[in-house]
Amino acid sequence: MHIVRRTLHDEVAGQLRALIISGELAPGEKVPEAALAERFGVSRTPMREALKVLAFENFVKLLPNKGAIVTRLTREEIDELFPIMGALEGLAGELACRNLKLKDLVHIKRLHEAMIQCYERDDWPGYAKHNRAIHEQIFQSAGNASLSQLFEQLMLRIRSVRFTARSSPEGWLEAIKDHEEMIRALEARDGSALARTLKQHLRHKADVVERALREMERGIED
Amino acid sequence: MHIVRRTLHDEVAGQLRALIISGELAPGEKVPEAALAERFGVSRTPMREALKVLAFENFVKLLPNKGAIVTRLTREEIDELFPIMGALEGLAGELACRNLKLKDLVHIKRLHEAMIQCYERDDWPGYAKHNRAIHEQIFQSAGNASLSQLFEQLMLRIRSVRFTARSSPEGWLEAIKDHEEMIRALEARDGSALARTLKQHLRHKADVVERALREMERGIED
DNA sequence: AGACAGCCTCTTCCATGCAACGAAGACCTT
DNA sequence: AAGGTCTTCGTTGCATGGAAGAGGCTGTCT
Repeated sequence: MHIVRRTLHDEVAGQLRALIISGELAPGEKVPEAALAERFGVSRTPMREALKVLAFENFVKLLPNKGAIVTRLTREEIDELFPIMGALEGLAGELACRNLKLKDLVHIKRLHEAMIQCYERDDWPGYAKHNRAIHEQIFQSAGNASLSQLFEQLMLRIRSVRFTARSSPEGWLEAIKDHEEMIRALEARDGSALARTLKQHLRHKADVVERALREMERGIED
Repeated sequence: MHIVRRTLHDEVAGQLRALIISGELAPGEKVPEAALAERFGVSRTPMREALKVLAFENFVKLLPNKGAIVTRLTREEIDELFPIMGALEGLAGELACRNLKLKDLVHIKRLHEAMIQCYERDDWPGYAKHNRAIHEQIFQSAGNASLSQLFEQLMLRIRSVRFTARSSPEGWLEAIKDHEEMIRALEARDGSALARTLKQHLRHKADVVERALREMERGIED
């Protein structure tokens, strides 16, 4: 992204998204356009345009004549989204196996090893970073830009809950095992095995998130 | 959808989408906001808001300070989209196999038979209608609203080319065979077989579309 | 006291106005 | 005559104003 954003609504959309993802704007909360416009130092027009976009991205819900509220992610929706992401990442895996360059494989293996080291050092942020890098590389190697974009879009939708969900120790170990299976499948260029593993990996992640969510719900209980 | 749309921008967005899908606004063409706003009898504001949404839906591209142009679907993009839709419909098939009610299976089989009859009568519109209904029913039975919505969204993006692409006789026959395999897999509740068949079906469709597109390009050649 | 109606205020929604960026044409220069 | 530059027009982008809907408040009636 070496192109600076010059349109205000686009910029505002990005800021708003960040606000929502960070949780500063809580789910269910109203999004007053005037107040936020003033906060960003822009008029209400680009703000409204940004809201339309965020509505399509499912970050906010637009109630006609009643303004926008931050969408509250239900457990049902999460349960729906994870299989979708599993299918998409599975596809990415299959494609990646077909196109994978040796260079990329080496790169992934290096990332994997770095990630393992983070795991052993109990360095969660580092782990998460490398984890993310590996998955990104798989999509990269898949060579399907639309697929990457779509996945990214869905990722954003659940990012808020993903942040809150820290793996349990067992869950973490499970994730590591998944990753080792992935590496094996990649080396063997076994697309369907990789797809299977990735789907399973996503299912595990879904379990983690769901458990975290359940606890949150128990805590808040609205 | 028994809720009438009351917001102008939403209405305008729908109209614009229709205009683009129908081809009245040709790919690559500029979308003058003032002229279209006048045509719809609204001011430029809701028009602009609609354009932002359509931009996110990939119907138009927004060039800052230069307005919007209708996105031209490249062959590369189509080649990217079909595998994605294949993966999603495959997932739908797997889920549907798990949840399928007998009633729904009967319904699908009835649709299938009606479709076959249309085929034998060489009734393409009828065939297409029933075809669509079957696929919709599969998504319905999958019971994953987000999945249906996402698929629908992608479907819209390629609808323009799908309209233009009429199957060749062989392609049509191939599609029929795919459908019969689908029915068998559904009856056997064999999720992975159904998924495989659906993916294959999508690949076949992709071939048809690609061939049509190739011919179009040869014809126009810009 | 509770409930309904009417009013008032706040917010959203759409229209219009003004500034700025882009593109095309005319003019000047070489 | 050709190329470049300046100007001008058209369009986009953002701000603001006016109208209408929504929710709350108060006052009155039952």
